[in-house]
Amino acid sequence: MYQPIDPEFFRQPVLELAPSLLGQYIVHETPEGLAAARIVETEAYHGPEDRAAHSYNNRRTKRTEIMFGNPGLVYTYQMHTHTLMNVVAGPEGTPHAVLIRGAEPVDGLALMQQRRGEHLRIPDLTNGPGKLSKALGVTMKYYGNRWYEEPLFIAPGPGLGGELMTGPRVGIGNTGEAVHYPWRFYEAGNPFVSKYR
DNA sequence: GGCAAGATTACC
DNA sequence: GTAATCTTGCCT
Repeated sequence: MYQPIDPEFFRQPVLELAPSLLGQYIVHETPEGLAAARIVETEAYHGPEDRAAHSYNNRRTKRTEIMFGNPGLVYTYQMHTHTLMNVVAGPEGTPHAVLIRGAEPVDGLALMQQRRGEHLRIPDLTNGPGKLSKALGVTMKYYGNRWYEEPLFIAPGPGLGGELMTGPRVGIGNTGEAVHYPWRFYEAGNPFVSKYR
């Protein structure tokens, strides 16, 4: 049904990988069933030179360690009570990553509703990074996994359904110059794109 | 709009 | 020890 994408896909600069991920599927297979969504919003984090990145100035900790590894690795981390998903970009050894912020459900909608809450409006199931992780059933146990291997993987999708938009990233208000970098990528007009607060 | 939840990490 | 963070949901 869904096939993991070629590992070579991830071997590209983070500012190219971030928009390339738009329109691809993110798929999670569990005993409860399969959930899949088409990615409509991402953000690039440019490791060493990006004050908003966890890996700014090559900061290497137990948490950021994974970003120094191969492109295509799964970088998950906890933000307060939520799990956020990142894709490690190339080249190997540079701590660059793409945050997946929003996606449109295409399979397993009932399962996502079960995980998120039955009476939410549909866009609220997955229009934010923490919401998306919960809807797909992604937890910290996937830290260090590969985005091109089951049961959690990226699959080739139909591409963008609207105009590609760029803009400043969300939630990084205190990072000086980096605040203005237009490294957020999303599909114009899509209701599954997250909102500023 | 305010604020708490509560993992990880930096800095005092 | 204290504060900040790539967020969300509930309260007023």
